[in-house]
Amino acid sequence: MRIGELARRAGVSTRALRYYEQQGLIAARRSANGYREYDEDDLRIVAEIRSLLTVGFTLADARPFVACLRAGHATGGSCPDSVAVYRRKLAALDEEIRTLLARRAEVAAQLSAACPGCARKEQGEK
Amino acid sequence: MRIGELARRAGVSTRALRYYEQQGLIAARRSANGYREYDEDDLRIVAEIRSLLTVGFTLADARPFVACLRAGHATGGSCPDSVAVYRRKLAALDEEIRTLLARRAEVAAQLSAACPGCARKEQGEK
DNA sequence: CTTGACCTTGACACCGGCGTCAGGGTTTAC
DNA sequence: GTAAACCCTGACGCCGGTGTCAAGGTCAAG
Repeated sequence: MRIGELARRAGVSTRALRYYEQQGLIAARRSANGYREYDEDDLRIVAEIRSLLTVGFTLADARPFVACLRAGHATGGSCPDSVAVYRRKLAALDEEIRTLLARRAEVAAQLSAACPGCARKEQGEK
Repeated sequence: MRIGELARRAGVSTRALRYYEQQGLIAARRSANGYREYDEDDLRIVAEIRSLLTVGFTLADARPFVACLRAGHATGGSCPDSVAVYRRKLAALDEEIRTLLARRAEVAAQLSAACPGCARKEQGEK
């Protein structure tokens, strides 16, 4: 299939696909007229990339997952390098969450300090 | 005082101060030679800006706080507009925290799905 | 033959808060 | 008089993942 079809099926823009290629994540064959030609494996790779991006991974993070798929594994996450990325990402997420919780507390404190009584109604969340 | 001294006392770069001015947050008088001239009020404003930035506010967010200080209030947060920003920021933080928690769960799930048993050792945090 | 839907590469724009360099002028100290 | 330490404006770079426009080539239907 060509880039437009892959884009539609994967739910991404053609621009994104060309960018992934530029970043070395997907490699398209070229037909005689220079058009990119993709197969089902490429679709799977793109799907993997998208699912990683949506949970906060970068394209660099996605590399080992793509390599893992290319190596024939059923899922991109079942290789040591991918697992390492998972772990690092979990740690980064935990750190980020801690930071945000601290900030939230700080902001709430500043609010109640600057405007005592303004902080009513601040129970329902968390 | 001139920009270098203000920068040192406030713990920011001169570049940052010029940027704040460009964004309309601080307004320096100019001495005969064109140098920026600041006073203690400016120092307080910059301190306010820094404390807001470090808890995740943007410069745009900081505007009402600066206006509040300029209006003579003791703290930048004790004006209605500032309180509104506080509230919006709290809501945004809560939303962001929810998103990150969901992502963390998602990543943990993908990890244990891709590599059953790899997710041991995942108890100590949170 | 033309229209239109597809494809190509290349490159600028965006967001935020600066860092950093270029290419100057001013003031103070020795 | 000259070095050093200030100050000025203007402008590009960064980061990540695209959106979007420019200026083309290709191919099938009518």
